[in-house]
Amino acid sequence: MEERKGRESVLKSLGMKATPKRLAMLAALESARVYKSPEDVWRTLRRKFAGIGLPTVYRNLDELEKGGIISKVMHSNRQLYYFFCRHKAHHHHFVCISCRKVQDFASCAEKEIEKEIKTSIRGRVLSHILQVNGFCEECAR
Amino acid sequence: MEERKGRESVLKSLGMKATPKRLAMLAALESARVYKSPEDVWRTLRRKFAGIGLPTVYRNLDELEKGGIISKVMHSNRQLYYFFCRHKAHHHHFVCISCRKVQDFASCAEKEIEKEIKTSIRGRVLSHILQVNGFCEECAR
DNA sequence: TTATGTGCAAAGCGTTTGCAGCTCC
DNA sequence: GGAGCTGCAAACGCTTTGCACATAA
Repeated sequence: MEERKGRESVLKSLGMKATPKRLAMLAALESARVYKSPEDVWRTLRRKFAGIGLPTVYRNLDELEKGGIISKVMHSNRQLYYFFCRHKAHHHHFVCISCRKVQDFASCAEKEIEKEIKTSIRGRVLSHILQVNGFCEECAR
Repeated sequence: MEERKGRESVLKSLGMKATPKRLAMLAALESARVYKSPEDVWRTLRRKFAGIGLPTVYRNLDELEKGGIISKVMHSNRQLYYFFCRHKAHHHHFVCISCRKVQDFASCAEKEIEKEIKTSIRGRVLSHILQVNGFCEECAR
């Protein structure tokens, strides 16, 4: 299957062995349309791997995140949520505070921000984080 | 002292008693130019109130946040950080990754971002977080 | 006087770690 | 065969809660 091959090479490129659990984890994240907590992922995987442990899920999510395959956010309830990155290019997330669905958008006027930092603060910009929270189309009703 | 009166009325308006510890906490947050963790605040207050407990700091920060006097963010290290809301104008922080100094700046093109969210995602924006990281003028050398 | 605030100790609860046994390559 | 995974249980660390005593109003 094409997709499976792709996931295997993704894992290999990070120096991770392509175990069945990791492949299933990647598949679950790819098909998810919302941020998933480690426990969400664990419950999904348990349907296929009865004895899978939560620490394994945590460890693999962490490695995938460090490898740039998925991204994570820390919710204000102190829980982690992970999300599969579809875009390679620089982009940002619009997070629905009701259903937790995440949608990407590109522009954040980085040019202007960088110009202001350079002129008013005289600093050098290395990175920035932008997250917009609100209600998505469905939840806004 | 003018400022003290102001803080007292802020607390009263939230139905909170104006205890010395709370007044000192507000003063500490107002003068801070960086995000403060509960423990940061606790260490500051301990210089004046030797026996103050961490739970007291947590409780008061929480109430002030619920009252809209300060805001909080959850950092990816799973720690809370609070900062004083200068109600006047919306602004953002430029954080120097070397010396940790924080400087404010205003523009983040919120108008444009809101417009993009409205047209491409059809969502309603409630809040956003923008943090820019880099080197400040001195550390850039 | 009395509703509120505070300190202390203990509990909560996601998350992380140590380690023995198991698997992919 | 050997480096890397995984499950289990236990530890971690920030945060919250319960309760008796103290304090602002």
